[in-house]
This record gives sequence, C-alpha cells and structure tokens, in this order.
Amino acid sequence: MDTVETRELRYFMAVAEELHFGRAAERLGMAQPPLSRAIQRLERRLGVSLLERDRRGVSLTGAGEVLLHEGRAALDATTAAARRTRRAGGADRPGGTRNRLVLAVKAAASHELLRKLLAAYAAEPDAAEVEVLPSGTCEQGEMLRDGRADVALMHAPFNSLVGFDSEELLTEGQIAILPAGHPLAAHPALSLADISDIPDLPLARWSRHGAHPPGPGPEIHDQTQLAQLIALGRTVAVFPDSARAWLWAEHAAVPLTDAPPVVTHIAWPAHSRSLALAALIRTATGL
Amino acid sequence: MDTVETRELRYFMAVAEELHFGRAAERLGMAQPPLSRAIQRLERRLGVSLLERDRRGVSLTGAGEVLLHEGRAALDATTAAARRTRRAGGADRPGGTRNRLVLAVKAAASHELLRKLLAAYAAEPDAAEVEVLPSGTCEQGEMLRDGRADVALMHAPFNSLVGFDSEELLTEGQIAILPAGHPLAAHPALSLADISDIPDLPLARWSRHGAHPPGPGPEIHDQTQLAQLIALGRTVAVFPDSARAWLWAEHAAVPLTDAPPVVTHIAWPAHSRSLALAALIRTATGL
DNA sequence: GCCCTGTCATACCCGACGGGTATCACCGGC
DNA sequence: GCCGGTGATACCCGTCGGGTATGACAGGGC
Repeated sequence: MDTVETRELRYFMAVAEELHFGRAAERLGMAQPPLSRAIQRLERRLGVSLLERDRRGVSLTGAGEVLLHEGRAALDATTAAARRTRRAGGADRPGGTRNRLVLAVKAAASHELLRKLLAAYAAEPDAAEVEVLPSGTCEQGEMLRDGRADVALMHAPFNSLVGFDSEELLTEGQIAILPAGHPLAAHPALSLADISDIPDLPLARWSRHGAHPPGPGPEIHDQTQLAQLIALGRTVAVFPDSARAWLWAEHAAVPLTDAPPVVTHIAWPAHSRSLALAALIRTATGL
Repeated sequence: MDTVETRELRYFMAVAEELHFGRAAERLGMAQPPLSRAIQRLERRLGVSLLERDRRGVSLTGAGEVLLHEGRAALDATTAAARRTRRAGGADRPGGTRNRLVLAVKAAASHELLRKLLAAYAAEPDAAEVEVLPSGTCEQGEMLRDGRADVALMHAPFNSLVGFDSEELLTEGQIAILPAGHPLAAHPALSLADISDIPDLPLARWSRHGAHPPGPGPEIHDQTQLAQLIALGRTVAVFPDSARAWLWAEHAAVPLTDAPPVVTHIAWPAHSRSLALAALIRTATGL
C-alpha cells in the first residue's frame, strides 16, 4: 500500500525527464499506454498528483519535482546495491567484500599520486585487487552513487564531495599550459585574467554528454586533442600542477597566481563497510 | 534483466535479518513458499548466491552481506522518496517544497537552542511550517535516511553524521548529574573516572529497541525515569551542559573535566534541494 | 532404529497485474 | 473542417505473485 516499486520509479523518472509519455515509453522500450497506466497507478498509490497533463505537454507538480530528486537517489542506491552484490559474487567468505575494488579516477588525474597509491596498497595485508576505472566523460560522484565504483579520486572544487565521506590527499596549485612560442609563456607567473581574454588563444570547451556549450573556443573531447591544439598554438588550458608530467616539448607551463588550489580527495560512499576499502583509505592518507 | 524490485529487496532483508524463511515470511505477512521462490528468483537474477541453505539454518554469503548493507540504504532511499513525495502532496508550485519541514530532535536535546531556532526561523521569508519530531527511541540518522524527517539536530559524538551534510551549531561541556546529597556533589569538578566506579551509584543503562544491555545499573526507558532514579539516590548520569535546564531540586550538577565536548549539529540529507530547508540552515548557523 | 519435528524446496492453482494493440478524446494549426 | 499529435481508455493475453498441500532431508528423543 505505501510501497513504491523500482520499476515505477524508473518509469516516472523517464517521463519526468522527457516530459513526454511517448518519448519516455520509447526510451523505456515499451508502448505508451501501459506507461500512462503505470504513472496513474503510482499517483494513485502515493495519493498525490505528480504530473500536470496540460494540453500540449506535461509538466511536473511540486510533488513531482520532489520525486524526481529523491527518486534519482533511490534508483541509484538500488542499482548500486545490485551492482555491488553482483561484484561480490564469488567471495563467499563472511568477512566482507574481498573481491575487487573499483577505483574511479578522472582521466587527467595525477598519475604520480595514483601510481604511488596503487603500489603502496598492493603491499597491504588487506589489499584487494584494484580495478582502475578512468571516467573520462562521466562524473565520478555518479559512479560512486550508482555502484559502478567503490571509491574515487575526486578533485575539489571541480567535483562535489557532497554525500560522500572523503579524506584530503594532495593540494596543488594550477598552471596555464600555453604554446611554447607564445609571448605569455615567457612570463614567470600569470593570473587568470591574463589568459581569459587573449584573442588568439580562446579557452577550449569540453563537450559533455554530447552537448557542446556555446562559446568561441574549439570543441574538444579528450586530453590528447587539447594537448594537440595547444601545441598548434590554437588554445590555452588551465590544469593542476601535476599536469606538468604529460607536457610536450611544444608546451609551456606557467604558474597561475590567483587560480584556486586543486585538492585531490579520496572519496567513498558514506555507508561503506569493507575491509579492503578501509585499507585503501588508510594507505592513501598515509602516503 | 539487471533490475531489482524493492519488493525483492524487502523480502531479502527480512530473510537476511531473521536467517529463517518461516519467521521472515511471517514478518512479511505472507506464506513461506512464495518467499523462498522470490529469493531464488532474486539470486538467479543477480547471478550470485546470497544465502547458504545449510541443514539446520540459513547463513549469509559474502554477496548476501553486501546486499544486506547496500539494500538497507536502497530501501531507505526508496521509502524516503515516497514519504517526501507524499508530504509534498498539495504544494503544486514548481519552486520546490514549500510545505512542512520535519525536524527530528532528541527528546533530551537543548530546548533553549530549539526554541531560539524556531523563533528565528518563523521570522524568515522562506519559512515553512516546522513539525518537530521528538525521536525518543529512534536514531535521528535513521529518520533522515528513510524520509520521516527532513532535517535533524544531532549530537556528536553520540550521533554519527556520516552520510549527511551538517553545520556545527553549539559546543558544550558535559556535567555529571548526581543526587543532591551525595558526597561527590560537593566537588567543584569531577572526572569520568570519579563517577564510573562508584558502588552505590551504578550508571543507568538505556534500553534500546527492547534489548537491554547487560550491566549492573538500573534499566531506564526515558529521561523522567532517569531523573527520578537520580533523585532517589540510585544512579548517576552524564549529560550535556544544557541539561541543567531540567534539573530538580534533588539533583546536583558537577562539571566533568575530561568528558568529550558535545557538539550539536544541524544535519540534512546531502542531496536535499529545498528553499525552506536552506532557509532553516541559514537561520540556524546565524544564531 | 524409528518416528516426530522443524526446516526449506517443489507442485499445482488462481487471481491480478504488466504489457501489447486498437481506438478514443482533445487541442492547435493549416 | 481536416489533420497531426498528444495522453487516456478498452480490451486481450501471458506472466507472475501469492496461497495451499506436499515432499525431501537432517537431527533429536524414545
């Protein structure tokens, strides 16, 4: 009577995001009528109206918006439970997860730190096999929430640590990466203002989830493209200090005086209870 | 194919907690055979074995333990979504929850702070109606997690703030509450060691969820019982400083020098997005 | 050793519900 | 007024959730 099934949540999320029963049904791989009925049933069961079926379109009610947010968290938690359970598959010892540990890292993250962490962890007694999951396009927080990862290296202030437990690992300044021949590359230091309005070096725009933000700079998809564009003298980029490790000869790095420092954290779901994870965190904070 | 329904989760949680299909079925209000089938189907769907059906009893596999923990979080998130959606029921404005805000407080919490907070909040422009939910027996974190509350006053280090966002509100020392006539009541200050081993004043034991922890002291259920036992000279208690507000004439309060300070936090689910809640937090931190 | 008890699994049945197809009701635009 | 597009309704069917009855199997008392 007062229970909501995950299927109903999935259906509602699709409709709430598409604001269109037909498209939502298509996305769900089903026909539209049963979807309409399912939503009606959900509304009846909850005793509230979630969608405003106005002629010419569907819109969310206040309750619908609440369910959109809360339901997302609930669905993530459910799929995370399924994923982590599946991953724990073979280890039938009752002492906790001994299997693999999935570590999500940003592709552009400091390899130095990661390498040291993995090396130190491998020597630990509670060590599990660590699978490194480079999340190029996807947010690491998302991966932690829906169970694709167990632990992540995240970079404040770019990633939000909200909802996770975390420990600070490393703080570094940021540098501007310029074409080696550019006049600005000769400066000992620069400010953000110095590089934000250079006509011949517009800042590149990362394309995320297929949507390209508007702006003057070139569109890029990965770090190699960016490196190439810088080397060609077409753009400039701002990166944490550890990016110096992958610079080319055609690149020049100049410290930025007023860029906010980047803090690398190790973060994990707050409710985690795993010996292997605890050991990894201990290793990381002890580096 | 890779989806888990909340009903299946509920069933599994019951079996995993009872470690007995018959009792779990009874608790769920159903017969045992369909429960067995549901668990089998869940195991098949996840592709892992969750329970070890040994003759003479059921035990959890490693994967089962993972699902026990993760599933609890998922179920809590789901019921929270349903509860909060239902509570948002009538407010059909698209600006967020404008309804009521449920604030969970420990029954023994500082009334002073709570009164000031509610008074200040009522004057706010974004103020919603605040329902105060005194959680005598139940953990406030549980209430936040499963949606019975939207925000809570929690007391570190007694409550774990893990998994929530929180702001510090108030730090106070702790006091020993003794019978007024007791010799120790004359001291200007005491240490924990001073009161932990007094033969005539064993520390009282709170009964939680029906289970009484073993020990020498008397069993108590609420604060009034405790106050009475102290007044009768039968026990001693340790409380935050603000407990002085409800002391009786027969009580004596003595500061404890080495008790950890109690920090009152305002805490809320990390993913919350509500104007009313934001206003309450702003009010609380501005006190 | 035998039976009895307690456990979970299997067999079978039924009603309900999820899902599909066809169609309706309604509105905006040409 | 017709048409395209929306979501809702009507009807049908297969699957599945749930109940009852029963089986398989181990352990304990006699």
